[in-house]
Amino acid sequence: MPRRSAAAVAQTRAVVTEAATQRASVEGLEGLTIGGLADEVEMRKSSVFSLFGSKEDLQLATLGAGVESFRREVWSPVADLEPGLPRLLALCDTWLDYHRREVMPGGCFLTTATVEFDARPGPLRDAIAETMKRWLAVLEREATAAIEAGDLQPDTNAADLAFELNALAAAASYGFQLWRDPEVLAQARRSMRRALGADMNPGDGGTDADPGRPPGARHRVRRRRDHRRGV
Amino acid sequence: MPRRSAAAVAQTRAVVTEAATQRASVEGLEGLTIGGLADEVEMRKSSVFSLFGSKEDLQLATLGAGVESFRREVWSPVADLEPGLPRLLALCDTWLDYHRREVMPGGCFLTTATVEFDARPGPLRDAIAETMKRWLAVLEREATAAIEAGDLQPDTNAADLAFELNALAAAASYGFQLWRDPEVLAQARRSMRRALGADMNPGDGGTDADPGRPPGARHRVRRRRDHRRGV
DNA sequence: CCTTTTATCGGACGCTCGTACGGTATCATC
DNA sequence: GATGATACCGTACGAGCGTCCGATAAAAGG
Repeated sequence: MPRRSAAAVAQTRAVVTEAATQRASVEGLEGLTIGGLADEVEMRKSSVFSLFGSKEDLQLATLGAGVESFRREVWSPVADLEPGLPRLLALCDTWLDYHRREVMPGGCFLTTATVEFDARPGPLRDAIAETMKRWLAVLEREATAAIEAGDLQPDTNAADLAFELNALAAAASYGFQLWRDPEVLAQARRSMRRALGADMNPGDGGTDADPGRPPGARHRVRRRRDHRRGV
Repeated sequence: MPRRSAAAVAQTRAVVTEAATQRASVEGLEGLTIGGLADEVEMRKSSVFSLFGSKEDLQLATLGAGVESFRREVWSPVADLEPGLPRLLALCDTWLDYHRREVMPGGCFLTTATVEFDARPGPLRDAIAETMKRWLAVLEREATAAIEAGDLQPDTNAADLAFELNALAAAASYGFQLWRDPEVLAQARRSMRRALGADMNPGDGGTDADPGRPPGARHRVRRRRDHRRGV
């Protein structure tokens, strides 16, 4: 009794993995249960299982869906902007907004997965490490563009900046979840702006949680020293 | 057949919770199993269970033991230093060293627990939130002392600085675990130094992973702008 | 020395988990 | 419209889980 047209297995899988990302953002990828997931999408346990063949494959597929969601919600809105500082600034806002809107009810899916599997060797950790590496490379590329455009101090370490932005976004996610206080997001936004040397940037429709930012403050490139080897 | 003197229940609990912190840093507090823990400390499942009465109480006790370990390994070594910037700088180093030495085989216990329970209401989350709040308050108090001593820019936002340091330390933990690359720790150290406006501070026995820091570089207080409300 | 307390053990329970396999109704195709 | 493929279901299994309880033996106390 299939309710959908034939060859719809990919679509069914998508339905399941989407529900799984929501669930895993709260309970973790290991906390996923095939039975619970089946209830949520109104299928039988055996059906969901046979869609993936094993729990690990379900987790891998869920990771993929989570990454896709992140790309859609965070990166896509800024993809068309000019590379470099403008896109980086906008990216920080869509990023924090992704947390504020609770697209994932348990906070950033990737952060949860990273901390959950960082010390457990296996295909899951490999996939997560690869994903995080790619994301940090995106941030670094963007930072490099900003440096070359003269929007950041020329001695800025792009990799360090990427590391910082990622650390701040992750902390915003679990801090916001832990205390359910939007001030955490405002805090993260200020810290990101500071890391980007643009902490007095005028309001541009970013996180609503940030109260009373002065509307007319000027943009100002701030100095930022690199880690110098042997200088 | 008790092997220890009477009233040794507290000590036995300590043995179990210590093993539990190690295990939980890898598998998470929810990933703890009473049977597995019993095997590790060479007891029977029913014995371990009766020590705590429920898995949740075991988790709470484990959290307490993890906090105690953190205090012992990270805070104690710097407790006698002068409050303010000197202690903050030393603290960052013991903190990162705590990760590098892998005192917890799965990385920072508190970070793991935070991300695991940030979206799951209950006694565990409450206890974790309280713990994190206290730790951030310690960092903020230290930052405030540094500001009042004139070692940081007077308009530094102490709470933001505490948030940043904590975010960087956490990212160092899971990044180091994920890639098993000490460069992550060096990256975190540079970022922490930068956040503290002391990114050219001379080497002081901190993380070994940081290569080639210039030995004679000068300390220099860096400018750092606060978030200004309506100025 | 006998009794009470205490710490641990052995065994069992009900439940949920991932996994497996055969059945069944629908769809695509000739 | 018979046939084969497809997507889902029903049921079952063995293992592992947290939890409970009665037994047991060492320690403590009189």
